[in-house]
Amino acid sequence: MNYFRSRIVIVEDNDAVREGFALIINSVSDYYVVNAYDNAEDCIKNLKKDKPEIILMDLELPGINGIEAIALIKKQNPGIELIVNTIYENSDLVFQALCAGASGYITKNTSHTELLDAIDEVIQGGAPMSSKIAKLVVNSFQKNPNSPLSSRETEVLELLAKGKSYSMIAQELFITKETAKSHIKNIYSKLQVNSKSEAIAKATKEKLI
Amino acid sequence: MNYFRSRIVIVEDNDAVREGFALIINSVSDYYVVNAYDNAEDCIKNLKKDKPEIILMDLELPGINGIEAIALIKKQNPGIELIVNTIYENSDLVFQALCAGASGYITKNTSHTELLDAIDEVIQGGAPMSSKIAKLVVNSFQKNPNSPLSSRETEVLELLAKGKSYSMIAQELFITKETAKSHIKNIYSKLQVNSKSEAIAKATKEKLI
DNA sequence: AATATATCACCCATTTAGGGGGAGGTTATA
DNA sequence: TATAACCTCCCCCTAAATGGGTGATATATT
Repeated sequence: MNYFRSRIVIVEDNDAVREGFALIINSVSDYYVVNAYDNAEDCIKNLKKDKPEIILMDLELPGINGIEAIALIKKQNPGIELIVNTIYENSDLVFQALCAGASGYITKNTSHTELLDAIDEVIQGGAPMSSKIAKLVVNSFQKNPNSPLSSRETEVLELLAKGKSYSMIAQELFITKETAKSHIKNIYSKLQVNSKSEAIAKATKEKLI
Repeated sequence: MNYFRSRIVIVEDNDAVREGFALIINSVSDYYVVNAYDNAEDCIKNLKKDKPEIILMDLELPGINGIEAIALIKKQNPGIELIVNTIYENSDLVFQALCAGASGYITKNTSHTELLDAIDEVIQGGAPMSSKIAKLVVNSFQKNPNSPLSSRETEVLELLAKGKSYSMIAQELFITKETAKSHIKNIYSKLQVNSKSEAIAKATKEKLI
């Protein structure tokens, strides 16, 4: 056994898929499958024994789901890199997985080569993603072009979100506190909220700022 | 001229690099370089004439910089896809570029093949990124594991960030308003802030929530 | 010329949040 | 067994934010 071969664990409930992955991965000399599970609980139980560097994780699983599993594994063992492999391209799932600690997210239509490339990329400190996933992720940085707020209101809201008070905003924008207040009232009315933090929460969620 | 070949514009101040890119891109029949500029102003001036589908954009430029140029171009012409090509792997620049509207971010050590792959990926609706950039982006979703806040405090702060008032937080956590207040006071002291929105701003910035 | 929108400004009243302090109980850990 | 976090609750007081109005000015747009 070669100590430098990366240890990989597979979690995937479909037997055929799981065995297929194992075959593909074991066909390459750089890494090998130490164990393959059909549920996350068993994987977590055996982490200390398996000592994987990388886990290839499905999301739709019997018992605890992949997202929770990722969070648990990352908490207990931050060094392990997790690559999500699933059929879902739903944006919420993607962000949940990444927030939970996944290092990569590939969808199941990827070829054998792409699967192996993803593993290589993770080993080299990268974050492999399928094309559509990468686009979702990148889009999440971009503002909503259909903001109901005027540019001045957006400006005020951005300062609010930075933690500034009414008077600080007034100072920075060279207006009176009452004017700032007036803008904020209009913002509240447009966003249908009635407090600073609600406004910030809604604006952040809808990417108005 | 083939109407189905994608129109590409290059903005790159280094003459050799710019001409090199043009040669590489023109060597492929799927797309061609309609124009190549050594500054962003000229590119913007000629957008209507050039009608590019894709712009390959450097960030360090004479005159207006690449980030501003991306924002301007995207505002005037949201359909254009911008790929950043730069030597900088600085995380602030990456996020600024993506927020401004870049669809991809590749660094200058990429091979000719990778450059062409990036263009293909953008045409197919993807978001090409160099390995290190993708990692930066993915990491930006993950929480700071060294939070100074207790789990209860984090819970309270998350509710604050959702726009809840003291009394709503108290209700949701089955504690009194005074207890919620007490937690919030501790949060403020730990984060060295003194208002809700400052706390949210700081916590968001440092990924405590 | 009329309408709408954004921007700016002020008043009053009430509610909420913030700063100061104290205090009892649990839990973990040294 | 200290002792240090953490979680819970309470008091008082001040400052800040919010909600309800009103109204002027400028700038597009129709």
